[in-house]
Amino acid sequence: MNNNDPENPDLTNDDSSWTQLIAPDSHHFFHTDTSNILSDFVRNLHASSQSGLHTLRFDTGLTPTVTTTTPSSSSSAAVKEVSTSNNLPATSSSSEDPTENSTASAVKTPETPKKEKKKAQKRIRQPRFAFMTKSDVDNLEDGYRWRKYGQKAVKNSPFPRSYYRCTNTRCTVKKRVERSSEDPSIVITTYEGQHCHQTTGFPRGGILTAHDTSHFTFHRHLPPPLPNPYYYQELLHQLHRDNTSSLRLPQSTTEDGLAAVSSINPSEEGLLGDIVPQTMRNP
DNA sequence: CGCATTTGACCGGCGC
DNA sequence: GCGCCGGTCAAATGCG
Repeated sequence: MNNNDPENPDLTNDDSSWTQLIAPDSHHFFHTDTSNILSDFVRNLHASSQSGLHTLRFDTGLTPTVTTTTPSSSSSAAVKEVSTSNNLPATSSSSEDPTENSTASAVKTPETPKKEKKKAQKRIRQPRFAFMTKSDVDNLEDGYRWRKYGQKAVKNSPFPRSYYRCTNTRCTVKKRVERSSEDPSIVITTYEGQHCHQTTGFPRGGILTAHDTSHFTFHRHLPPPLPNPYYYQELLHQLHRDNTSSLRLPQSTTEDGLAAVSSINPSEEGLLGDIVPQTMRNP
C-alpha cells in the first residue's frame, strides 16, 4: 500500500502527511437527485428488513479518480454475485445449534433441521457492503477478527475466493475476499451483516469533512490499515444525523480514497444494471 | 492444548 | 432432470 503517492497532488495538503480524499462528483454515480446521497445511504444501511448492497470503492494511494482502475466486468460480476446469493443464515454454524449437533456425528439425513432452518432463513437478508481496494495483501485489516471457513475457485478468475466469518460467536457477519481477475492488484471484499460488538482494533485516525452532500475530505496522519465499511457507515450516519460538516476521528484509519458510495437493493435488479455501470464509468 | 487454516465433500439455487 | 457453480461444513492439519 503506497500511502504517499508523489504522483498524486491530491494526496498532499499543507501537511504532506495528511491525505485528502475526495469522492468524485456524485453525478457520475447517481442518476437520481444527488443531494440525497447520505440520506439514501443511511436509509439503506438501516433498512434491516430490506437489506441492500452497499458498494464502497477505495483506491489506495492513487488518484481520487478510481474509476480509471476499474474493471467493470469484474466489479459488476461481484455485484451480480451478491445479488443472486440471497440466503443469509443468521446462524449458519451448525455447532451453535444443539439439535444439529445430535445429527452431526451420524450419517447426514436429507431432511435435517439444518435444511428447514435454511429454508426459514431464506427470507432473511443481511446488509452487504462491497468495496474494492488496491492492496498486495488479501486479508485486509479492518479491526475485526475473522476466521476463514472456506475457499473456492471462482469461475473466470484465476484467483480463489476466501470466505471468512467473524470470530465472535454471537456475531454472524461474514466476508468474502477475492482478487479482481482483470486487475490482480485489486482486492474485492464483500461484507455481509452487521457486527453486534466492538472491533478488536479499530481503524481510526483523522478528520472526515463533508464539503457538501457529494464531496468528502478525509484527513489523516497515520498510515491506514484497511477500510472498515462499518466505520464509514457510522461516520456517514453521524454526519447526516448531526448535520455537521466534519468529524474528528481517533488515530489511524482507512484507505486513501473514498471514491464512491452507492447503495443497491439486490431485490431491485433493474438498479444493478443502472447503477453499477455508472459507478464504474470514468467521468 | 486451543485456535486458525486447509481442503475435499456436500448442498442448494439456477440455467439450460 | 441434469449439470454447473457458489457457499458452507467439518475433519484433518498446522501453528504458537
